[in-house]
Amino acid sequence: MENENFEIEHQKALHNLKRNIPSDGDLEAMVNIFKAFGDMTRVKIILALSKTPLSVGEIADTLDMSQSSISHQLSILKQLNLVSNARRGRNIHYRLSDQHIITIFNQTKEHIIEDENEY
Amino acid sequence: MENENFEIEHQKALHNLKRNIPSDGDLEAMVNIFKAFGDMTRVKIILALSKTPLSVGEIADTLDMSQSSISHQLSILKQLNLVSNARRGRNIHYRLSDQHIITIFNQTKEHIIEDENEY
DNA sequence: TGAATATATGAACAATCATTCATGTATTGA
DNA sequence: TCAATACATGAATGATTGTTCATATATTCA
Repeated sequence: MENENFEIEHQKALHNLKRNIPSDGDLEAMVNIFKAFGDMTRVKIILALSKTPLSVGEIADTLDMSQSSISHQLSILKQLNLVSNARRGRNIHYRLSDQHIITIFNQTKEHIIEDENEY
Repeated sequence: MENENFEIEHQKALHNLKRNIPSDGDLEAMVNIFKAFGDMTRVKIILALSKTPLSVGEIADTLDMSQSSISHQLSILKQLNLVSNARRGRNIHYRLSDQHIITIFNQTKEHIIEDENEY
C-alpha cells in the first residue's frame, strides 16, 4: 500500500533527523547574523552601505538618527564581520564586507514578492 | 584631481541616498522575516522541515522541547508564510512553504564559511 | 457519546535588546 | 598645544520576546 511506504520512509527520515540535529554551537553564527538583520535600523544601515561606503555621521544624517545609536549598531555589525571600517581623515568609513549580504537580502525580497502574489 | 572626483561622486551618492531611503513599511516584511530566522528554536524547526514535513509532536520530540513552545513558534512562522500546515488524521503536518528559505540559509552559511577562512 | 490524543492559545515572567544620555578617546587645524 | 570635530562606549531604561503553565479546542476510537 502506498500509504505504508510513505509511513516507513517518514519513520526513517525522523530517525535520521534525531541523530542529525545540528548543535547550538554550529547554528549560533547563523542565528546571530539573522538577529543582526532583524532590526530596522541595521537593515537601513546595510541598505545604505550597499550603495556606497559611508562615515558614521553620514549614516546618522541619512537615517535621521543619533550618532550614538548608529555607532552602537555599527559595532554589532562589525563584530559579526558584516561591515568593515577604515579611518579617512577624521572620519571613519564603513563598508559592507561581503557581497553575500546583498544576495541574502534579494532572496528575501523575492520571497516576499512571491508571497504577495498569492491569493 | 582624482580625489576631488571621488568626493563629487560621493556627494551625489549621498544626496540620492537621502531621497531614497525605503520607508519602514516597505522594510517591515523583510525585518520580520529576519527576526523569525533570528531564533535558535525557529532555525532548528526550519532545518528539520527542510528534510521532511513533520507534525508538531514530532518536531517537539526531535528538538526535545515542549509542545507548547514549538506550537507558539510555528504560529509565528505560519503568520509570515514561512511554513504551511494541513491536518492529517489527528496530527497537523507542517512544511516549508518556499524554497527561497533554503537558499537564504545556504547563502548565510557561505558567508560564515568564507569568514572563517580569513586570517 | 465520552475518553484520550494532538494542537492552540492566553497570561505571566525572565531575559534580551535598542535607544538615550553622559562621557571618553582620537584626530585635525589653528 | 588646545579647541573643535568625529566616533566609541558604559550604564540605565523601556520595550520586545521566548518559554512555561494552565487551559481550551478539535479529532479519533472504543
